Amino acid sequence: MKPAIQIISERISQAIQKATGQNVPAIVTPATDSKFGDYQSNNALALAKQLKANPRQLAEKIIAQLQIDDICQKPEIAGAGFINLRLKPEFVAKNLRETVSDKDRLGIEKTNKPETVVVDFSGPNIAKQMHVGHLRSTIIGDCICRMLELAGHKVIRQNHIGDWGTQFGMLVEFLKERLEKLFNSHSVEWTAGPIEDIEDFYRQASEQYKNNTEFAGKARTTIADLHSGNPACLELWQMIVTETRRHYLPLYKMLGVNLTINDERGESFYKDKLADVVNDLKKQGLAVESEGAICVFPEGFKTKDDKPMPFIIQKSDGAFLYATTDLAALRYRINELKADEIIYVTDARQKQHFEMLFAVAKMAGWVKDTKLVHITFGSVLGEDGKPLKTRSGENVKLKELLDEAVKRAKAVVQEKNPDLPDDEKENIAQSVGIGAVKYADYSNNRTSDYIFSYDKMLAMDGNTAPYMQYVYARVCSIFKKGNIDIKKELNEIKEIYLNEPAEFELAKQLIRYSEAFNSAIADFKPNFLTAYLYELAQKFSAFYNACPVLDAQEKIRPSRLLLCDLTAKIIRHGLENLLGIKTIERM
RNA sequence: GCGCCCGUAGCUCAGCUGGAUAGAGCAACGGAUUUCUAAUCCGUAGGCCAGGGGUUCGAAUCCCUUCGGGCGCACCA
Repeated sequence: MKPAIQIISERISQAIQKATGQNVPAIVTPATDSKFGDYQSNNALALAKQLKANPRQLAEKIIAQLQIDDICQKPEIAGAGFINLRLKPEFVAKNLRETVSDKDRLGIEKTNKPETVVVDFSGPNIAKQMHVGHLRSTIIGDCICRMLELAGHKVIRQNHIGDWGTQFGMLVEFLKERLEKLFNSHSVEWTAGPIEDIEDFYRQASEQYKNNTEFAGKARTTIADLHSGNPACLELWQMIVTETRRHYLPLYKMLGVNLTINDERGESFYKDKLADVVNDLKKQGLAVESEGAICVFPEGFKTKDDKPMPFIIQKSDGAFLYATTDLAALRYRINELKADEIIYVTDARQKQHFEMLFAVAKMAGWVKDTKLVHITFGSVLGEDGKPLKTRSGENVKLKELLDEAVKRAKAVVQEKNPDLPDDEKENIAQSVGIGAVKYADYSNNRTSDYIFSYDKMLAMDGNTAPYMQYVYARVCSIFKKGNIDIKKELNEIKEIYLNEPAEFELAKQLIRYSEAFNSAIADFKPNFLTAYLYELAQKFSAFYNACPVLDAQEKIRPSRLLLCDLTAKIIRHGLENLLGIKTIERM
């Protein structure tokens, strides 16, 4: 189903073509003020300049050619030459029917050009807990994948976990010493303790590495052993990976993020491809030695000393770096995964790294037609406006942050609705708490930093998850209370009545879901989705207050039930399918 | 020093491919409740869109500049 704005745009374009012979894209936007109608075209103003014509007269000419009476009332010219358009109730009613019968997509169209899109996001580090710094990549990446899939693209999720690096030399060495006996037996059955143990090992190992030269030497040998595939070392390494995975996979589940073990393609996956990357670049004459390191110098990048900036792919000690891994991964995604587009979801601070990565890959001729996109986001700040940290200055653990949100949500449920059964209260607290954290993140502009505040995100009013979930619960409550068989009701519906202003406003918002989706996916901006859903929730609440549903006249009751049903469907679809936030039927 | 991002109501933020009188929410103030969950709704007030210059019919939006803040800039990721 085409969004109304798109149909209108096409009609405007045709009218301009007929009126002026110009072939230009339509400039159609939602009206800036509801008193101007629903949509407006600003083409006459733009064209008038170009054609040196009077904008109002040009608008008249366009309107004379405009065939739109199946959608809108008579167009009006206002101001300097705006063309204002008002949707006809019959058109809205017709769209409403189509949207409600489009059960899975609710009017959202599939792309006519499906592509294979690789999305690289989340990327937790092995041997460490996920912290607040992983939140945005994980949930924004997830939302991007969900949008792309709904649009009909083939999405390949890639969780580029940090499972291979010099730190594993000291960590394995540390474990080796600690578990000497088991290690020597080569039949290790020790399962590592919880993630906190491993983090503790990590701390101790780093300490020793710094202060104990003997240990540091051994660690270097161990990293070489690990890299050369020593089975015992690999076994210990694998244990660390497995244990860390036992930590983050449940977190993804808790967050409602679609990432599984099958989506993992960590740094270690590329370990055998790194030398090849360097050799290829050397062969092409792109990689050269500089101060002992092997570097590529893409054009346009400078260091602080105004010298060309290197993209270092091999350190002077021979080791490879993340730049090397990223190049190998990029090549793999193009050649093996057949990506038409690769999307990297990381914070804005890595912008330059990705610019250089893309530049080098292009210089090497590896990219062909693949579109490379770096989707950035801002930082999560504390109430003091500085990056969110614990009082002792550490990164806030993601698990603790989510647990706290759930705990606070639980307290609210307890207070507002103490009579609910305990397990339901717990379920509500989970949905509301986690939903609040995610929704707060999504509703901020992706590219800006935002201040993390439990109080704000858990507020009952305003653009928050609890408010959205509450509105959903209220709709559900109508159906429950009225014992409504919605399928039967909708089947029997003959005519849709939208006479009350609140009904018409709600109906118009309902048929704009696909429009909101299109603008959200165009720039991967989840806040466009939350803004739409919030506006929908507000319009529903206004309708709810103004228009009784169950007690409505027999004639108009089915129409109102349809509005309720579609509101519930869209809120649920938006929250659950696109944002991965749970809805609850009562709270 | 160079580069990138940002500065919008008291607070938190939208809006930025240029369009009409700059929008929400919170907080403040005033109203609505024999309820379909008031965890709601309706209304009022609140602004030199950091400052200055330019482009033009029109600038929060584009360009230049100043000030203020954040981030990045050779072997960590």
